[in-house]
Amino acid sequence: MEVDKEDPGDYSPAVDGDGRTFRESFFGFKEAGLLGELIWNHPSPRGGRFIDDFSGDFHSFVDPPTASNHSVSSDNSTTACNTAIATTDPQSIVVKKAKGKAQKRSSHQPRYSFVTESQVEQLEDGYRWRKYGQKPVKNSPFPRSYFRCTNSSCEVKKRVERSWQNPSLVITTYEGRHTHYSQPPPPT
DNA sequence: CGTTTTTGACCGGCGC
DNA sequence: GCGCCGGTCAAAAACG
Repeated sequence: MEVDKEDPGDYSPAVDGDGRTFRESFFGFKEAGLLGELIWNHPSPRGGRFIDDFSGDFHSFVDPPTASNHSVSSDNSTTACNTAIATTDPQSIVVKKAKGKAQKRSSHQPRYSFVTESQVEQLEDGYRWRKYGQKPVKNSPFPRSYFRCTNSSCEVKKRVERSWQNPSLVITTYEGRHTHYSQPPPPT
């Protein structure tokens, strides 16, 4: 289906008014952003290798070929990966800015997506999350999980799913901003 | 025993 | 108006 019919032009560079990257702002504070950075670069099985910011046409990752007319060569499963890496240029990193005019959708907060290579889907990002839903993705063998920040009145949401093309890639999407510092979960 | 996960039900938007 | 679909709720199970 038309996953997101929002105007393709409704994107913005990944830097907000304060000069923070969206990665930082989505994690609330720069400290938290640094924490996430450290974790992402850490190749432990609990974390995952950070591949790239990926907030633009990330549906080429998500949408199965039947629902997406992106010309994806079936024998080249790295097409999407190349696409993601191609956006490494900070200027080309875009984030959906579902604000502005038509807010027809149920008041979408700003989103931020990125791709990691990981075996586990629960990536350690410095925040505690409570899972509140899981739905199968149409025409995809992998489900999509929905999380919410466990902190008091923080309503940041997060969704996690695997690439239908490359099962080793995990796509994480944050929605909204944290209103607090990160609270790393206690070491198990 | 408090918190989190699981899982089907439910809901609102949208296309037909 | 109906049905599909993505997203959320909530009750009960699972977990520590």
